[in-house]
Order: sequence, then structure tokens, then C-alpha cells
Amino acid sequence: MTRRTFHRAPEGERRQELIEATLDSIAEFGLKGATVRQIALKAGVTAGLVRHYFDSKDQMVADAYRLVLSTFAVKAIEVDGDARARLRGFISRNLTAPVANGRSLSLWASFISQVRVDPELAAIHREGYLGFRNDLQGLIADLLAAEGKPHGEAECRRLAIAINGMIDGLWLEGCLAGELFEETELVSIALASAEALLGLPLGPLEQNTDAS
Amino acid sequence: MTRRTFHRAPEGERRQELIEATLDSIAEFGLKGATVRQIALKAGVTAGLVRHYFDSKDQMVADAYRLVLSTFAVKAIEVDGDARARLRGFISRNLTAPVANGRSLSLWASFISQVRVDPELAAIHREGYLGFRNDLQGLIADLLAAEGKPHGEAECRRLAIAINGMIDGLWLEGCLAGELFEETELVSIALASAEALLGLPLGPLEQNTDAS
DNA sequence: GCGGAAATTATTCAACCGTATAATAACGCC
DNA sequence: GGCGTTATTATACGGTTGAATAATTTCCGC
Repeated sequence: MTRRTFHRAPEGERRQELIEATLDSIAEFGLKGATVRQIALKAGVTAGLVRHYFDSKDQMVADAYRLVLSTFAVKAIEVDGDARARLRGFISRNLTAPVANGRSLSLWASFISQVRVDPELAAIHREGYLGFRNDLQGLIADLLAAEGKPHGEAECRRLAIAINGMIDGLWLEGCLAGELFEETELVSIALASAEALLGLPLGPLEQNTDAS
Repeated sequence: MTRRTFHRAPEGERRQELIEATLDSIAEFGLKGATVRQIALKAGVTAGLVRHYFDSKDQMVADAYRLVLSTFAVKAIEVDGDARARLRGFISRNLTAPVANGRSLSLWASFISQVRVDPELAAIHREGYLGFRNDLQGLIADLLAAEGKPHGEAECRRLAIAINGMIDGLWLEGCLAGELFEETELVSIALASAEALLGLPLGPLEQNTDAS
């Protein structure tokens, strides 16, 4: 009848572990299967601990959604270089891991299916998605200006919608059936298609030179 | 303590009502909230009735997924006319109701998030999604041939991936934020983009002349 | 500084209440 | 009377709770 031994996690670490375990559970078992007990099991703690770190399970899930969106949001501003390089980088980074893989799609679908139900998730969603297409539209306007082919806002908007749609759709295809594509196939298709839509060359596929 | 009166539903009708109520509940409350009680309430019957028509709740949900996929699958073969008209119709029908709306996205996301978890749903999924891009690739090959610009299979595949991605992505955008777009805006963007990708004119936006 | 007692708090544990699905009994229309 | 439908029950599992306890930090006399 001895109590199970445990170790006290350092400052803030356990909270992070619980959020990660929440995402793992949702990706693996769906929202229905991501019970407090299941999540605690994955995190290697007992269920009661969840409410030591979060006001409720729902709040923990909401925090987990924030984390997902922050890894998805490859902000335009995070890409360096001239207008062309920035658009290339934006497209490329949105179509490769960790943004594009099966786990991401599972998580994304799980949360999207709840956005219409849960007002708190809806607020997080709105916040996270606002600006994604605006970033892209800004990149496109910059590029057209730099190439000496400036266009009005309406045309930039149409281009941004089309290219954004293509990125989203290729992301979907990559997540749903990533094993059917070569490593860089989707990215090069996206770049070539963006060229066709813009009527501009974007240059060769950028190699990933991140130091990280 | 009198028992509530009821009426016998005609042959097969009740079953269909229950499936519709299942989809309505999933769209409105998510998979978690789509309980047998909730579904029965929406259908105007009591919970016990479900097991009279289905072996279990899971089986009812699976049947509901079959219905969703059948309304999504706008088969290429269902569109008439020459190669250009068929491609136009394929794009147009996939980007307007009932395929494209918020409810469809909620349902789609709910099921997609479960496909990796539930083997039965996975089987239904595989069956339903196979062939969508193949249909599109066939349409593209036909069109290029008809226009006297035939291409090899590899090139047709690339074009099909890109255009399919764009359709999926615009579908997503339309579902997520349909109120931000004009009625036919997404369709015309898709058609113009397909023209740019193919390097071919597709002609004016087709009016819906369905007799149905 | 240093060992150990006292305070703190992270974690476990067992039980609670609500609600889910499944199963079965009771009922009433055809 | 038979079958479709409802009402009731059984069983299981969900999130949450508060008391008990182990791990860590703080404090204090030396």
C-alpha cells in the first residue's frame, strides 16, 4: 500500500509537458480520446495534477491550441532577404515539416471541428488566422513593386487569395498523402504555380540554410 | 405519467432522419457533443430507438460519414460537355454549396480527425477519396489533348496536383470565411488561376443550368 | 557555512457526481 | 398479436475534488 514515488518538475516544465501530452493525445486518439486520464498517463503523472496547473481541462486544451497555431504561423516577417526570397521562403516553410505532416493535420482538423462549438477556441482561432493572408498579400505587393509591375489592391487581393488557397491545398495534400510526394515536390510545384499565377519568375528552389 | 404518443415512420425514412440528425449534431456540437441522446432529440425520437436501426452508435456515425463523402464527391463523370466545360463544371461545383460551406468543413474536419483513430472510418475514407485527383488529371489530359497541346503523364500529374491543391485550398478558404467572398468570387479566381497554370483559356464562368 | 527541523507545495490517491452507451422491459399502434 | 417505439435500468467512464503524503525549500541554532 505504498504511494508511488515521483519527482517534482522544475519551474514551469511540467506545465509544458502537460500541453505536449495533450497534443500527442489529440493527434493519436482524437479529441474524444484525449481524456484527462489519458493525457496524464502520457505525461507520466496522475490525473489530479492537471487541475493543479490549469483551471480546467478545457483551458489546458485551449492553451494547447495556442501552441499549435504558434508553430503553424510561419510569419512573413520571419523570412529574410529580398521580396522574391521572402515569398519563396514563406511558401517553402509552410509546405515542409513541422508545418506539413500527418500529425499537424490531425491536430488542425481536431481543433477546427471544435471552433464552431467552443467560443474560447473560436477567439484563439480568429486571432491566429488573422493576418496570415495579409502577410502573403504584403509579400506579393512588395514583389510586384520590386519587379516594376505594381498592381492595385484588388488585384493583389485576388492573387493572395489564389496563392494562399494553393498553399493551403498543397499543405492538405502533403499532410493527407505525404508519402506519395518526393521531398521537395510539393514545394517546387507551389513555386512554379505561384510563378504562373504571378507571371513572374521566382528563381530556383531555396535550400534550407537555417542554422537552427 | 402517460406515455408520449408517437407515430410510426414510413419504411426506411426514420433511418435516414437519424443519419441526418447525426450529421446535424456533429456539425453543431462536434463529435464529442454528438451523443445518442442529442441525436435522438434532434430527430424527435428517444435514444433507445437508435439501437433499433443501427447495431451501435459507431455504426450510425460510419453510415453518416458515407453520406458526407457521397455529397462531397462531385465525380468528373457527372459533368457534361466538352473538355473545357467539364473542367469548368468540376471546379465550379466543388467550390459552391453544398460542397463548400461552413457545415461541410465542420463535418469534414470532424471525420478527418477520427480517420487515424478509427479503422472503420479509415476504410470508408480510403474508398471515398481514391480517384478524386485521378478524375481531375483525366480532365486535364483530355483538355490539353483537345486544345492540341498534349503533355506527358508527369506534366499532367504536376498540373493535377497544383490545380487540385488550389481547389482544395479555395474550398477551405470559402468554408472558413465564406462571408468574406462574393458569391462567385472564389469560382472565378479558381478558373482564372487554372487558366494561368494551364496556359489555356477556359472561357467565361459557367452559369448553373442544372435541372435538379 | 552547516545539519536538521519546520514550512511549503507538487503530486498522488480514492471517491464523487454527472452523463454516456448499451441492454432490456413495458407499451401502444397497426 | 407482432413490431416499432418508449421508458427504465445497468454499467462504465468522464472531469473534478479534497485529504494524505512525498519532495523540496526555508529557516534557525550553532
